[in-house]
Amino acid sequence: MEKQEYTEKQIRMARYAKALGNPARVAIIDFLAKQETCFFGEIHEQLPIAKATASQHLSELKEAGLIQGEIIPPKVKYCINKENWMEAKALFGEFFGQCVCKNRQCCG
Amino acid sequence: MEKQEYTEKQIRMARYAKALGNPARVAIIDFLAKQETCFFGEIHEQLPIAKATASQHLSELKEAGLIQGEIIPPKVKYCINKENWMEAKALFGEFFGQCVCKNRQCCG
DNA sequence: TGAATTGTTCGTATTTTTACGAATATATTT
DNA sequence: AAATATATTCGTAAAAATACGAACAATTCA
Repeated sequence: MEKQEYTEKQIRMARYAKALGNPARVAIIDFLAKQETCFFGEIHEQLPIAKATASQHLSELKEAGLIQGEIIPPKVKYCINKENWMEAKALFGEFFGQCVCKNRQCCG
Repeated sequence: MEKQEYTEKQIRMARYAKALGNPARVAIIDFLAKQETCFFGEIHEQLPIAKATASQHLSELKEAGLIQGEIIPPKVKYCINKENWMEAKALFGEFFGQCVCKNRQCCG
């Protein structure tokens, strides 16, 4: 029997989930989601990690599409990438909405 | 200035997110969430990976608390861990609900 | 008891992640 | 032009994740 490949949704879900799979990155998003200003320095101030590490986490969030950066010399302003954020929100919403546990004895 | 440690919520979010940060594990949950029966063999059948790897992914999901296993010799029956599933659902719901993008020009 | 079925664990190899300090790049200020 | 401020990139090291086949354990079937 041929094994199923993953669906595009599963791949995209996993990609977003992976990006959120570290407390520093969750903290970054928490911060960005709530603040008006979002320069690198302010973000870094919130985190118990080195500057270089913070920058690296920001890169990963950016690459995953959850945030975006704008250079305003000599600073960099970050914010949520609204479009992808909404996609992720929808994917996770659908994902967590699909469980049929309540109808099954195994999770009772 | 003292750096903030991560909150318990951020740590738990990251933990669940990390567990979902691989397409195989998303596929496993998709399958478990929708099926009545959930023996290892059936799960493995769905996945394009070796038996040992599937078992490994199941262990990670179990350790993260998202699923649970029951031994019914010689099979093992897996299912969603309802309690933690609901916690994760709530955490992600809150997480994705907090963005104030709509009020900000940077994400406009 | 011997063979078959079902999953896990072991051993291993490769890749990725995480983290830090040092060095660098860019623009502003003096 | 030199010094300052801001953030990224580089180099590196250590840990974790991913994947596989082989070996193993537990139970059932013949």
